[in-house]
Amino acid sequence: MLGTSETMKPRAQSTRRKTRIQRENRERILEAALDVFSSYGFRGATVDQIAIAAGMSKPNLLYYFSGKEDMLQGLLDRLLDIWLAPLRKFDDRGEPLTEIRNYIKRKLDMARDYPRESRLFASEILQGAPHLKELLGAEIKQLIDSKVDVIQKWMDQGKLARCNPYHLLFSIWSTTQHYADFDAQLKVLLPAERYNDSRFEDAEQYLDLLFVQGLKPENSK
Amino acid sequence: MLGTSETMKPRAQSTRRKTRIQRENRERILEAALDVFSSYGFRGATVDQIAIAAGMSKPNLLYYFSGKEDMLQGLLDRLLDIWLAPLRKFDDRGEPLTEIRNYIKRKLDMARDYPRESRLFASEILQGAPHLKELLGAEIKQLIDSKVDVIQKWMDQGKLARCNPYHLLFSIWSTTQHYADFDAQLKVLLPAERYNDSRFEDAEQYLDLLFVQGLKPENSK
DNA sequence: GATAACATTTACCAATCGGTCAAAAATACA
DNA sequence: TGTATTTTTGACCGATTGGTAAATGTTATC
Repeated sequence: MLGTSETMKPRAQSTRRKTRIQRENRERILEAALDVFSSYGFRGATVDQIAIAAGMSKPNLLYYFSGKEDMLQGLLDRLLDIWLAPLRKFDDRGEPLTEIRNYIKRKLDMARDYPRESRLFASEILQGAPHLKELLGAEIKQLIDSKVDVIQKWMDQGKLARCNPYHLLFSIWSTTQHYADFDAQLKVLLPAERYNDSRFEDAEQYLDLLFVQGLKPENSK
Repeated sequence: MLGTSETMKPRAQSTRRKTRIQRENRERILEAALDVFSSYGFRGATVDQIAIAAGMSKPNLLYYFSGKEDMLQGLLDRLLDIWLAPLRKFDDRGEPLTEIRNYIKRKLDMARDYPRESRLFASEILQGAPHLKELLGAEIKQLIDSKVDVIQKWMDQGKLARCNPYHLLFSIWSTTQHYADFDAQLKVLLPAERYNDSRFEDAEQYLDLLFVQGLKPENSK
């Protein structure tokens, strides 16, 4: 009973190397948490729900994560890189309109392949981004500002219509993420065959037209 | 104790005309509910929270509304008309690009003046629109389809670039509502003075450029 | 196969959830 | 004013919430 090592946190060890089971179960839990959080929002989700979705008991889940917040933070940290990847690829050496086109394509692919991630971000921001503000303000803000500079440079070189670069980025985010975040609406409003068979192709074709024609340099005032 | 009229629902009378106090308190409650629902989502909101926001006790609130769902449904019913007003004004007799421009302006005004309403809709749709599906499928779908026809007609007449009319509407919704729904993100990413002083003016100027230039008829393939 | 560390479960909290009830207080109306 | 109706309140309910304690079962390692 002499305090050799049992004074350490009984939770899944923070310093020591992680077990195979720990890696696997943390992964299963995060996957389940993504499902539940993106469906009901953080406050609407329950730990029991996530535990069931992960196929384990609640106390067992809480052996790996200290609580609801911990799971959300774990998710957001991991998701950030995936979610920012398309913007990171935004290259100032390319042809402006081609780069924008490619960026839209990549964002649409993200909306199609990672809709839950998109919805989780959306629901967090919708509620004031309480768990995201730090990440947004630091890492993301710098990335954005650097890309804004690139876009500004293109406009100064006459390769792109003069416009507000921030709002240009916002419009690409909103139009593309819309296909993940508002999917329930699309499903109701779009003709069934258009929704099932070609909504992402149609979206890409339309957005290509809108942005490429809309941002052509000769169109600037 | 003879059953003369006390077998009626003790809730706020459904058939009988409404009292002044009833009108006022129902209004206060819906206002508070809008605040809370739009901040935390339906499942994340609590009746106590709404009661406190409305300045009354929970049992008192439940004297006017039968429960959480009842408040949400009351809100959604009332909000629908406000929210669809800009689209209703979309006029097929006008100049296409001017109509689109005006529509964008009206939608931006909505995002600025009714951000909570926008967020409530967004959070409902994000979670699969469980309470909205009926309304979406019926009333809204018809309105959308009629406006899609108008846009199609304009394109057939060569007054508008050929593109998918559904996705055209989606892109207007997403870009404009973005300024209400993702406000927390804008606040972090936009330079402070740009956010505080001119985000909606900047948005309007940018979106005018994007849509008007992007949808000019000569630009169609 | 002993043993120490890891993993899981059962039983259980206190707090909060949506909602009810009956009685009291305020109001409207004669 | 008296009285019927409407409005408000405090006390309370069972269910669910996030989370814990302690005992039990399972693994890896020697």
